[in-house]
Amino acid sequence: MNQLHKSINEKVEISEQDFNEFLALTKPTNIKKNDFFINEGDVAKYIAFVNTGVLYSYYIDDKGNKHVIQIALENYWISDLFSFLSNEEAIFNVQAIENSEITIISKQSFEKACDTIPKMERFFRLLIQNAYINSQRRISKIYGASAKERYLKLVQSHPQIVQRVPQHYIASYLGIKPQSLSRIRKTILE
Amino acid sequence: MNQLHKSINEKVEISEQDFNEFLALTKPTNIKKNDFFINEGDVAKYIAFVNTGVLYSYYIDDKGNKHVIQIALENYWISDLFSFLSNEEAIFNVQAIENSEITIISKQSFEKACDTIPKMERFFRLLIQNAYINSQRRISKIYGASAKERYLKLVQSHPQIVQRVPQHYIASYLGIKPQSLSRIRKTILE
DNA sequence: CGATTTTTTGAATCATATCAACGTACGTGG
DNA sequence: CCACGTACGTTGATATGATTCAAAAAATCG
Repeated sequence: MNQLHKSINEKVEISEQDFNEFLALTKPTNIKKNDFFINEGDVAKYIAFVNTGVLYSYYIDDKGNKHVIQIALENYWISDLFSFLSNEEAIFNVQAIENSEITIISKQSFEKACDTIPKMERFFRLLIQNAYINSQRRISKIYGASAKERYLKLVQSHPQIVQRVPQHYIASYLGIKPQSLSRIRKTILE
Repeated sequence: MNQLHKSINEKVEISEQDFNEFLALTKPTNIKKNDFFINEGDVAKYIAFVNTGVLYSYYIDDKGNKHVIQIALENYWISDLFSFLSNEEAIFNVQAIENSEITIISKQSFEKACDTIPKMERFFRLLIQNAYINSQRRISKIYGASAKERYLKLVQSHPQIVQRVPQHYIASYLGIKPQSLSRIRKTILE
């Protein structure tokens, strides 16, 4: 059972047959470090499942500042979901941090999967539900905690991210400046 | 067409018949100011659509601080979605800010609606999708902006909230202290 | 009306941002 | 494969925005 199969199976029990039917709708793809998976302004044609590597999404605000929204390690999905689902222009960029192997699904295939494989529709609904719930909980925790607490929580829950993702991306994800993260790390090491 | 019907119709075109079938699964309810719709620690048995009034959700962190998560005016849905969908204990409280008329749906009825009225399953999927997308965009905006900018954005997008919801709830929703919001408001009025 | 909650104000403090400079790591072309 | 240029991380000094503690003024509730 490959990563994707395993990952789907965690949420819904899916038969070999259903999975293979779904798999036929997907496309394995390689993406090189720093290459773009989605460009802000385009319509997001695909969502991606990360088999190996890391991708991240961010947006640029009116003042030209970059804000990291999501960091997707192995077994995570990433895209500009709003754009993908609505066919409107993406406001996020999605880019590879490492050379990565991803499995991508087009809008068309996504819809076909939802129509013809009930388990997959259920899977995607759950995926979005969970994403929403996590995001809601993330909001609630952002506010309560200091930058240091947020960083420590990230280290604890995703040690991989801290090891593999450049520090200034992590700073942006935490909502602080790289200089501040550097100082925070200093207080932790001591 | 009542509020709920109109609100559903904005996302999916629903026939009179389908809507009535759905309506039969719901229950109109009154909730008095300050009464709880959901108590932290219980399992959320219902989700609510606000016909008139205002409800809000919040959680209490480890340090005993209250954090407002959502403020639901007319035509919004509110609950502890995670708890409702998973049957685990709610971490949010949901409480009425004004005497409110709400339409509630039990887990059982929700599932029945999803099973028997395809349009309603689609509606709920879209509802959650939108909630997720908004929440993702909210995160991205939290970080970029100062407390003042966040407040101004709220005033602009939801002037009703500012008029009808006590200021210290709004402060909490914005992630700042009531004293700070008071000072921010002073700088705006001048 | 009095009691309680909410909002405002003041002064001191703290966390993070900003501006600037420097050392280090990294990858890219010769 | 090395050297160079660029990107990244660290550090210092200072500025700014928000918090904290405290208390008074204003609004709301029974």
